[in-house]
Amino acid sequence: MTKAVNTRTGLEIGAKGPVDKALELLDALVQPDGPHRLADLAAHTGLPKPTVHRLLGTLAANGFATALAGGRYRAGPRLLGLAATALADSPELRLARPVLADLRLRTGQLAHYSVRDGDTAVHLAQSEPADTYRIPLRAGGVVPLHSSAVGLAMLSALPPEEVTAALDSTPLPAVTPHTITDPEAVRAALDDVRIQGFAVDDEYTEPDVRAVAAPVLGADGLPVGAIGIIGPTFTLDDAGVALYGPMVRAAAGLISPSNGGSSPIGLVQ
Amino acid sequence: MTKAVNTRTGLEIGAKGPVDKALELLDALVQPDGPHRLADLAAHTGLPKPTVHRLLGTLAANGFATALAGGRYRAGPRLLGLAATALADSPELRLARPVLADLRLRTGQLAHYSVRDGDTAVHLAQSEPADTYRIPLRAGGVVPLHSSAVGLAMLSALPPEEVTAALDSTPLPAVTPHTITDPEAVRAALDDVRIQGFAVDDEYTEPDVRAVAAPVLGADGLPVGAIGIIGPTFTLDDAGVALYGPMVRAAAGLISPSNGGSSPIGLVQ
DNA sequence: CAACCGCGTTCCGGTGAACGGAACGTCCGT
DNA sequence: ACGGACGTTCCGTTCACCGGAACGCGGTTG
Repeated sequence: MTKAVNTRTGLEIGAKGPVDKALELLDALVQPDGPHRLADLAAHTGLPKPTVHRLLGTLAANGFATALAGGRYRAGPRLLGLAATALADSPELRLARPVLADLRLRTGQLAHYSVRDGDTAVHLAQSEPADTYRIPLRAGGVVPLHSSAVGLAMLSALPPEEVTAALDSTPLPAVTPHTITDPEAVRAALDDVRIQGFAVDDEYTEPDVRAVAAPVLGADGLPVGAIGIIGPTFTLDDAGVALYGPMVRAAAGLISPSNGGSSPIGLVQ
Repeated sequence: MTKAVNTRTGLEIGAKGPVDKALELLDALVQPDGPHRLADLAAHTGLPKPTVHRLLGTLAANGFATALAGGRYRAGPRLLGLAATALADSPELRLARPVLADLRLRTGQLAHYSVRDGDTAVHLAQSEPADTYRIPLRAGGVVPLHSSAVGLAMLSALPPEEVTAALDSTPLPAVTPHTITDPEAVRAALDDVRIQGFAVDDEYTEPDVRAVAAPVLGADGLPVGAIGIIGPTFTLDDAGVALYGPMVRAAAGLISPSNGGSSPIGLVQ
């Protein structure tokens, strides 16, 4: 049933070379739900079983995968180390973390930072309030650009042709009854975002959950990501949105002119 | 001058297939010091320039690398998302984080968790005290097994043949004047570790810095990682080691019987 | 101003490694 | 005892990786 399609990203076909397949497999390896079995990985990536087996051998030889007893596989130590390095050294993330903590304290909401990956937004970091009213936000998780506050925030700072590409590629699936699915309605919403400086997700993604986000801009004026807050509608009501919106916008501004050429900040060693 | 050798892990030659090269390149991509230039990546991985160029194209097509203006490259959004997922969903890390925070509070020292990657230890997570007396510990960083507390802790729980393999593969480089370089001396130290239940790094890695660590054991009794604390000698003196050692050992015990087959804990969704 | 150097990039024909259908051994559940 | 699902091995085909050589460009030097 499954074709040569990435179940998570939904990319049509693309992958041809061995490297593409290996990357696809890496992606499948780190997905939630513990150690994976070879058959699951094969189904998830759409690759033939022997191919997956051979690739896992290569990954394991390099420490990117670990074979457990009983034919289970999990992410290897070198992959975890690489992951830790990537997240620790990313310049924006380094700047974003304290800002996220501050934003969380000032709003009492879950604050998070996301970047764009094609026509989806990927959550990279978050700062959760202690009394967390179970907001589902998984690190590494993805949401469509058109149905999330961070997505709309990034779209609002993208040139029109990129917006068109993002809105016309996917059929704008409706995640909840509130999700905007009409491209024109999205474009209208983007105008509001540009005027106010922040985007609002009013139960587009999850019932009874609202979000507010603002774009983080690079030196070239293009969005590199977005910072936002997420909370239940009874906490993040209209007054809350009006109050916290500017705070989110200001937080995004704090990390914005930060990625241009090289990082001027002295490294810790 | 650089041969086909990974500068970071020092693996002799290994890499042959395209997948191996791509993984090597991924590793180089996430190394510190901001966006990398093609020539640097080529020198770092020992791969020919055109090969690096082509591989970067493949990585970029999959969102694992991003090409910046001026021929610079950095880790792509999908790689960062993958990294966030891997670290968030790792069962041991999920267990380790609260334990690290508790250990830091009770000892006042930098607490960290590391896993073994061949004959090195990789730092994955840490919890820093507020008044951090600049301890250099980079997430994703690696240290030799024989000259670190976490390394000795893991070695102490490994079967003899694995210890032999680890100690005889590298020439046991001396990082500081205090580093133990004699394999027999290491083995003797391991006996102490097994008796006490924790390992001590007395300026083996860094002058004026001590560390204490204990192995985290899997269901099969083999070490999956180690938990430890690091601090300056004037804080982590002999009394400190005697006092905190058992705490570290207890902390390691808290996460130990946790990885066997499947994770019995219900996932958050 | 010209010569030079280092860089990123493109080209292209040989070749070796990836490929995956088919088949096998094993371990379950029935 | 049987059936099914899974991990694993085999092997001949083929295709995409490979990388030396060459190019265009920008910066620097003499």
